[in-house]
Amino acid sequence: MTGYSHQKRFLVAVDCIIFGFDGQQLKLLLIQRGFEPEKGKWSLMGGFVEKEESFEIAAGRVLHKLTGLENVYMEQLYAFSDPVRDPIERTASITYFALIDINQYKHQISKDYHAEWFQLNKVPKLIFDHTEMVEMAKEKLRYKAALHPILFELLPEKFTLPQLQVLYEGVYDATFDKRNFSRKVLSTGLLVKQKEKEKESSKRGAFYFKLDKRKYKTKFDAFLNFIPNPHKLK
Amino acid sequence: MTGYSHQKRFLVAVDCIIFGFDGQQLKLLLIQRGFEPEKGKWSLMGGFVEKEESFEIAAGRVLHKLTGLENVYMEQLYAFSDPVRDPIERTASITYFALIDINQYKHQISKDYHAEWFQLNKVPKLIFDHTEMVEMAKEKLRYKAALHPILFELLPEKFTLPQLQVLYEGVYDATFDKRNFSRKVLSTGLLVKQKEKEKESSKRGAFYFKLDKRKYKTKFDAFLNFIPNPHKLK
DNA sequence: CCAAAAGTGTTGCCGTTACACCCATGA
DNA sequence: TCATGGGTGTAACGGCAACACTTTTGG
Repeated sequence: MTGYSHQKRFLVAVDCIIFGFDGQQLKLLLIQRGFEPEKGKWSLMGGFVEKEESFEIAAGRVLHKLTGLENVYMEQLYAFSDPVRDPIERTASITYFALIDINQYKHQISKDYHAEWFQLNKVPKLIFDHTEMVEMAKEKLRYKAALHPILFELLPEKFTLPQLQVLYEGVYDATFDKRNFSRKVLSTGLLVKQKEKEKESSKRGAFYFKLDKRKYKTKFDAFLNFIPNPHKLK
Repeated sequence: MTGYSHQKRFLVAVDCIIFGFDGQQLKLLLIQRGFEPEKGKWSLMGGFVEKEESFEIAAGRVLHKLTGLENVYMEQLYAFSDPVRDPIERTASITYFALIDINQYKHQISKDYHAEWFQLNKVPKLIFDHTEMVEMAKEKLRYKAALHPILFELLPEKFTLPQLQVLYEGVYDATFDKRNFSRKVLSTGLLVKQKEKEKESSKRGAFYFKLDKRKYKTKFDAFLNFIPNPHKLK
């Protein structure tokens, strides 16, 4: 016996919801689909799962193909399985969301896919159920970032407190008091102050911080509490 | 064109991690697998996804077949995809965890599958990667129940505060102060005190409570905070 | 010297914890 | 009447939110 003979077999794809932060705004990387159906329409980057590949490996491969990056934070989001979500042939899609530092991203590679970064509130119409996937990913990002320090995955190695605050404010579409914010993040003990300052965005300059990688790993599951208060939402 | 011609197609199964509460303990429902390979070994209840079925529908069907229940709380857990997780043929497994009131469960149906309830700390060796699935489900249950009132899905319509406390203590393997516990749950406004008492388990009797279903739906995403303090862990 | 952003402390409030006694009842 | 489990109040503490002024420096 070489298989479970009478069962139906399916196509399985992975799709990546790729978030990036450019120092100002949280963005989403989309491509223009290169084959039919829906050729030329905006779409998440995806690909079929190959024969000897786990979904995780497939998602990493797809992400690498578009961005040139490896060792990126990725997390399985959800398995989408509506039998008619792809009109050509039934295809399940296992989605992954990825967080990348936009500055490390290689722009030239993505030209092949006609890729572009979009502001989160300016995402165009997407093919199939990709809009739903993006919405779910945004929600999960907010949920998870309220409890775990994952947003650091979006930042370069050195970053300033004002940059970090802009990022959190972007994710939650809220504004925070900078005194309370800095006290809260510093109280986690995850940040190490550097001697240099970032002098681009202000005259006085803001001190750089680095993540304490050892503590980051051990405290990743320690619950934080970055959920904005309802009355502070913009 | 009737498909994406050169891509590999896979078998896809769903497996259900079924939690139940009997008033005393949180338990897991397992079956003795009825076909090769690993026939007769302990396993999660599962089944192949059929041609026109979404994963959600398939998981519901599988759960119904074993328990006779419908409208059960179910949630997608994770897609497991190691290419060699099933030795006979590559099969991905989309897992769902379910929470049921053990008293509503129809014992006679499950006899066909040689099903049995196991205490969480006495789960036998399981086939394939099912042990890993169970571990992930336990962790997710703890995580989610710390933030959302999902544990009510394990209780009958009417329940007492002592019963509820036993449930939370079982899930977190911790003990709570009953005064603080009752204040906390009542402060959510989700519970409605009944006039009748439950008189089986004590002489004095304990008042029944019901869920306020309207508030349950609207406040489901309001974060609670049932995470036990580290120093209270047994 | 002035505009623009960085940086820093204190106070009040509220939610959480710790803790102990009385109540109702069946046997 | 006594043993068993149910039910309740208060005080201390700690964490969080609100809030405003000083510092630095490039132009």
